[in-house]
Amino acid sequence: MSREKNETRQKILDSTLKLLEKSSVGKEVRMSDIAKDAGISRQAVYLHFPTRADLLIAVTYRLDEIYDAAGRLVKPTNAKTGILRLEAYIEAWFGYLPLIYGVVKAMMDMRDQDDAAKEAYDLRMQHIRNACETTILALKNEDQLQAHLTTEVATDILWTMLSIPTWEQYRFQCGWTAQECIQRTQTSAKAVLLKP
Amino acid sequence: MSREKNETRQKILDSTLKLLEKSSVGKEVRMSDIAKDAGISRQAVYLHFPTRADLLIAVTYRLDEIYDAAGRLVKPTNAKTGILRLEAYIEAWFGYLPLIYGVVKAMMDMRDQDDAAKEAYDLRMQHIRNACETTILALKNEDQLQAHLTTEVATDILWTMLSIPTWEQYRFQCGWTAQECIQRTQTSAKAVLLKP
DNA sequence: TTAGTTACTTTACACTGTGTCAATTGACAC
DNA sequence: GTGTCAATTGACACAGTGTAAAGTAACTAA
Repeated sequence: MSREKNETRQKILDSTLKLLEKSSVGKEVRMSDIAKDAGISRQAVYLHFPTRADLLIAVTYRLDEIYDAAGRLVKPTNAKTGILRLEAYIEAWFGYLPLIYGVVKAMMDMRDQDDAAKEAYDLRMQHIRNACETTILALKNEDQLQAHLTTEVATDILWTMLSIPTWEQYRFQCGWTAQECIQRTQTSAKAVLLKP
Repeated sequence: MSREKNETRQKILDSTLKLLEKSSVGKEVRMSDIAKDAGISRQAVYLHFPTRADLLIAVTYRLDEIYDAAGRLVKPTNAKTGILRLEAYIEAWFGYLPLIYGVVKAMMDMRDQDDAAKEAYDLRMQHIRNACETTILALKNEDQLQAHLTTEVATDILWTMLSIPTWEQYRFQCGWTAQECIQRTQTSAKAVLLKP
């Protein structure tokens, strides 16, 4: 019955999620670990997900469901001014990132070995870039953007300030709190992008 | 004779360097590839370097010899003012990085699996951080630093702007040239760090 | 001349983790 | 009962790292 099939599928996804959120390094979570946690055989996992990459990708969709990514990241669109929107978006994204970090990290590690994982990761990053671009355009329209910046370059800069490795460095190398990451990035972004 | 031993050792290092500089992904370079390129057996490589991590670490030292890392990165110290020093350091580091990128990338990939590689990488990044700190202190002494920034936070920000993932994103995701990475980072750094 | 050392070779194997395959079991459905 | 479907067990291929042992060729030193 397809009902039972979906139950096991969910169990696998939930176990994967749980294990990835716990471990700092994505590679620590092996297919056998996932199977063990879900209480099924390793081979049963392959019955539902042909490869590790497929499983990881499926987990990212599950994540978005759980945390309502769409809702969170669309909210900044309502902001009255470009500057408020910039601040809101940084807060929304850097507020969401810690929740999905374990899974995203596993995807990043997988990129070099698996094209499907790379594609899935790049697609997600492209979404972020699009949001950055929209924000920059809002600033441009209000004539708030630094004169020397094209919208493209400004988008690149904001996108990189909001990239996962940047956040990782602040968070784990510099020891900033999640709140500090948000506030300081808001300040820096305004200093770089806005007219004085 | 230790003379022959050193010759082979050099051959291994040079082959590794060559292969890492060619390939975009560090993992593509296997121990057997290195041995083949050096014209020796795979086991002979292990005679000189007990593990892959040891070999990679040794290669980074070889790199510094070849490109005189010390000389390059010390030059900015001569700059007359803090601002010139900031600019000079960004130029020196982002000018050097492309030369060593292949090897550094391989080390980064290795970090998650090997503690020795992680340590070696972290040490190198710490050197960069120290240079950032000295630069920030120079700005502070000249009262050029933004009032709201402590030296520590300012150092963190500059360090992250000069991190390898940041450069990677500009270079490969955004498609900036090496020159653009330097100039735009100089501009951004000044906007974030300096008083208006 | 012979014995020892050194650098390296060849062959074989252990180990880890992914992914495949085939035969089997247990449950429920018509 | 016969079919089907989820899952199980056990075996295996494959890649890459690292270990181990026996052998070779060349040079060194009594």
